[in-house]
Amino acid sequence: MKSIIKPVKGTRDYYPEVMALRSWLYDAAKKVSNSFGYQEYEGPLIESIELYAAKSGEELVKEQSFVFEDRGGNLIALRPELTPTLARMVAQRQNQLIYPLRWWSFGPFWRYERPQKGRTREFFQWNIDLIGPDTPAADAELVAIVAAFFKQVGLSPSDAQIMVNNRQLMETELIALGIAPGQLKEVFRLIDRKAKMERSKWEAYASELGLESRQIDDLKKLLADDELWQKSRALEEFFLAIDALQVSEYVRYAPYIIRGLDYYTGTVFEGLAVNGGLTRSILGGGRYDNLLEDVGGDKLPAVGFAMGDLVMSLVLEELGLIPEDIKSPSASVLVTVFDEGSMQESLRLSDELRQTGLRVNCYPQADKLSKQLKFADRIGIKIAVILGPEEIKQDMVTFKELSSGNQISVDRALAADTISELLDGYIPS
RNA sequence: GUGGGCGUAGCUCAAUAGGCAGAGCGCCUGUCUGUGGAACAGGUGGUUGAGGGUUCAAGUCCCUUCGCCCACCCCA
Repeated sequence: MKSIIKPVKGTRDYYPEVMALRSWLYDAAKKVSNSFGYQEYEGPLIESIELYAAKSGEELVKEQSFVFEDRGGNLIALRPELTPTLARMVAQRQNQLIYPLRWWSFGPFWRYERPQKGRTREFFQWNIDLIGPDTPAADAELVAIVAAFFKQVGLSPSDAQIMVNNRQLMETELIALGIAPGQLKEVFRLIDRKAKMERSKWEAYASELGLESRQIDDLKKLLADDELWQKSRALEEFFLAIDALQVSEYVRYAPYIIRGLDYYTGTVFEGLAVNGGLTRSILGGGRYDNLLEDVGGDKLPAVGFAMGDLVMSLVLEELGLIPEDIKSPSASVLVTVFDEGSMQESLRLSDELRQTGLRVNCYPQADKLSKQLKFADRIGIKIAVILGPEEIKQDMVTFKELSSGNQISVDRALAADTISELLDGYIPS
């Protein structure tokens, strides 16, 4: 066996059929982003590690990011997420930008983790953020964008739901249970893990944090209270906005949604895909009003979310929602090369056909015609052009329609017009 | 970081109890000297991931190692 140098662990090779899927997701994200009037942007793929240390623990960044030292001894990270870059970019031009600022991006990220199903070390994410307003309507807009995306890719409300909560509401409620303000962060983490742990272990974890059994019972009741949102003015307004945006069927209140990230300050949400008994998290987002300050800017409210391409693709594939016809197109016309003497003539003709906007291949050598036609058939060429001694002598060209096998010969001067008509189906053979 | 599964032809896989490494698909050629798909015929295909051990004999058993997959952990 030949030993081919292996790809880097956790990367994917984007063969054309895989690339086509990624492009399709990109197109869907772009279409939805544009329809809400968001502008596309991009940041650098590498950042100084300090940018992330400002927000997440430095240890976390060092362990889960690809980090290297540049020649000046600075630690550089392959970006593990976009939000700090966004915060930096906005902070740099904070007084020049026009608010509300609506930006979106779709690009690669890296995390040094053990690859498994739905997770690689290199992946793509759609990020979209609304910066400036701190209103429930702004939160609702982002959630409506998620819903619009779900619709765009064919996910129905029974396939996917957006679960929403509000951290300020939860803080108020937790304090009412007698939990110390200094402990909120840990209890948020506890809530975040409830679904992932066995009940007994979770309860043990809770008492480790110092919660009394009465508090644990109260907390469980709280996390099961689907009407809790009515205690929050912000959530009430949020759901009115969701209603007006006509995406209610995709959106639900969920008291146990809290998100792992520390930087969320208000509304938080998570997109879940449901398929059979399996529930997968496909995106997450929320309000982060302090992040600009963290990177050295003035305080500026913001809300946004990120969606990874990998789990999204997985879900769409399982549900059979990926269209068959998304492969990137090959040429539609092949100009064959009859013999070495006619190569120039074939090249000239292929160039001429390209000038009309057609996707044209010219066979690169004078092979047997059967081989050239077989090639044309296999890569999905619609029309093969034959330019042999007979044609050249009479100043004609022959077109063969691969699907039917029919062929016609026309005057050389009419070649470009005829083939366009053939491809448009104007000349039924 | 922890646990489990799997590595045989380009691909999908087989190989009885340890006994000549195979099939299908693909690829190439021909039937077909200016015509693809179909059919038929022939051909190309391998250090069984790597290294070591046991044995008369190892794809098969044992040890080591590498790689991939799955789950846990983590999840910005």
